[in-house]
Amino acid sequence: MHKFLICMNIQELSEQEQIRRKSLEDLRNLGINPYPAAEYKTNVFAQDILDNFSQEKNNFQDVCLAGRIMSRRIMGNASFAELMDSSGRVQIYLRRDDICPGEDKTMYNTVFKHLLDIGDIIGVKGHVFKTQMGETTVHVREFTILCKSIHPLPIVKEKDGKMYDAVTDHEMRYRQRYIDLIVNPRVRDVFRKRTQIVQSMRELFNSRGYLEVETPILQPIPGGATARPFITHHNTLDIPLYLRIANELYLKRLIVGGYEGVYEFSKDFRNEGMDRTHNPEFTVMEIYIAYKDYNWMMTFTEEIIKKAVLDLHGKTEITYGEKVINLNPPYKRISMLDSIRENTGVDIMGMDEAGLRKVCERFEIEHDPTMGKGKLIDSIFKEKCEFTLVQPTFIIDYPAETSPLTKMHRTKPGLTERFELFINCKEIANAYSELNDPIDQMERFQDQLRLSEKGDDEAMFIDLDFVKALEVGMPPTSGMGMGIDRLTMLLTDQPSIQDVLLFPQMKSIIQKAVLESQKEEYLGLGIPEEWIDPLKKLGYTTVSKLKEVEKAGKLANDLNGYNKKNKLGLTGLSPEAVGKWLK
RNA sequence: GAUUUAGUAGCUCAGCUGGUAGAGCACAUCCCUUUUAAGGAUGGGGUCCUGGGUUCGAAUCCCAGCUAGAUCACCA
Repeated sequence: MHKFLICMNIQELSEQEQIRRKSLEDLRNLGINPYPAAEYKTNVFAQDILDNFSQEKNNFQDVCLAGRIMSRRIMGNASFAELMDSSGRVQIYLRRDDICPGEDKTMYNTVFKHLLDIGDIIGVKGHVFKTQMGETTVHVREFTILCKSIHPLPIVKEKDGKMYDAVTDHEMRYRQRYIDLIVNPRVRDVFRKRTQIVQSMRELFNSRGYLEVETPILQPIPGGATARPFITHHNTLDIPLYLRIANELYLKRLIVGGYEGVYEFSKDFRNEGMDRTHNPEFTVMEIYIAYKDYNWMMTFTEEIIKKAVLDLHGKTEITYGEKVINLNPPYKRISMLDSIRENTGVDIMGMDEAGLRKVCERFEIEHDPTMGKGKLIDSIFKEKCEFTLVQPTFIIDYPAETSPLTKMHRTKPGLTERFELFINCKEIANAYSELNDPIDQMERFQDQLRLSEKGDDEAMFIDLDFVKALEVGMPPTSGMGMGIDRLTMLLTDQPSIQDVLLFPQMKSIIQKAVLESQKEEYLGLGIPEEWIDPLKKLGYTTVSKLKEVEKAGKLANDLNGYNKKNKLGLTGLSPEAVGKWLK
């Protein structure tokens, strides 16, 4: 464990932070613990009050709730504030003489009005009423400080759905997600929906009797996909291990083992570029079901998506940005070659590598000599077809070269029984009739090896134990993987994968350790104690840096300037006096 | 990795044809007994991202770096 020494010089805190720390002290001096230990029993949530309070019923007359103060409007002897809990915000109303029925008005005049701030967490007891303006409000008779916040929050105000001063800075939103979640309620909602999506899928799978499993994240061979992995090292075994790029080969081993349906929500890791749709760690749902083929899986995929969107929105039509997308099945099914023909007018059926290169040249699609047939076709498809696939579409029957784990097509030579589901021009799911012929599988792995020798650095690793599992015998199986992050983006209308990951990967900010000389070293040079801090502030954090100073006059000038600017009230320094320090 | 835009108060941003740092909200003090992005008065608060350069003088111009966003490349 590294140990960081953090010097919290009170002068480095902003004025607002200093004031809050002072309030903390004042609370303690009044005998109030700003961080109490005891359980605080609430009996209601804010949203519940807003939804269900009625003046006729006169309900909610003895409520207790807890939350964060999000705004305050303090008047003379009465105040309004907004309290936010996990469900939402409700207005609270405090009157001095309710809070303080006796002579001592400290709890209202001092504690509430002066020592509490926006961001503090309090619990309140009281009854619900409607103000003259018609807003449902909790009339507080007693409040308890549950947590003092000493870091000022951004103030976001809202009227008629319009946000004022909303926190939009991505860096703050992602690095300090806790602040984002506090001040942007819609962000909290996105992550609730993400969990609902996962829950919806899990319910469907469990109702079919499929088994949720966990497979290794640390793998000796990063198989099941083609991507550059993260590598790590196990000390005791003294072997390299990889963070999984996929879990496919493990789930298929479980089908060999006798389960008929297995699935996993799997965090996978790929050591590649980052952009709006890629994060180094991401979540994929993979499911494998015995005795099914990819046709069955297409229908099942439609069912999964339809259930998720209905559970989330209650309808199948969604909007993503400007686009309206209807997720009601059945989805269009078209073979990859037909899709290319529709969009280019060229039939590449049976075309050899040289012919495909000519097609690429004709449409000015980038290609290079390391690319085989499969990759060339893939490039043409990406360039000419993908952008047309806004409404959900199954692209089926992929070339064998880029599908080394897929069963050959039952009737179309050179192609495999594979589909990808595209929605909003993005790949959402990928599925096969799984290759279960061990001899064929071994040959496909060896083809991959040849591709990697040809210079394709994305070719697959060979997993011999997986081949052995196929030798034992895997029933005909269909498997499907679905990108949970991208599906969530789609169903919550978010533009970036970072907006559906609570803690997206960010470049860490390296804080340089600043070497500082001890106070005694400065004193030893004849420097008065009161000038040490200003010197450090001006960058002379070590006495050796002082030795490099050439002009004593300039340093004296800088110090006097600092003194004046910060109103330290120190007696000015002469260049001669400073010159003596430097000798 | 390439191109490009941005980084100024706690937050949102203005200032950028170089000449002493600004606004709104927030904060502090005061007035106000049901207010609504409350109002009024006064006040405090800044390493203008970092480091160089040009200049009498740089938030502003130039170069480099850091961080972030966008586009592209990479990533089936």
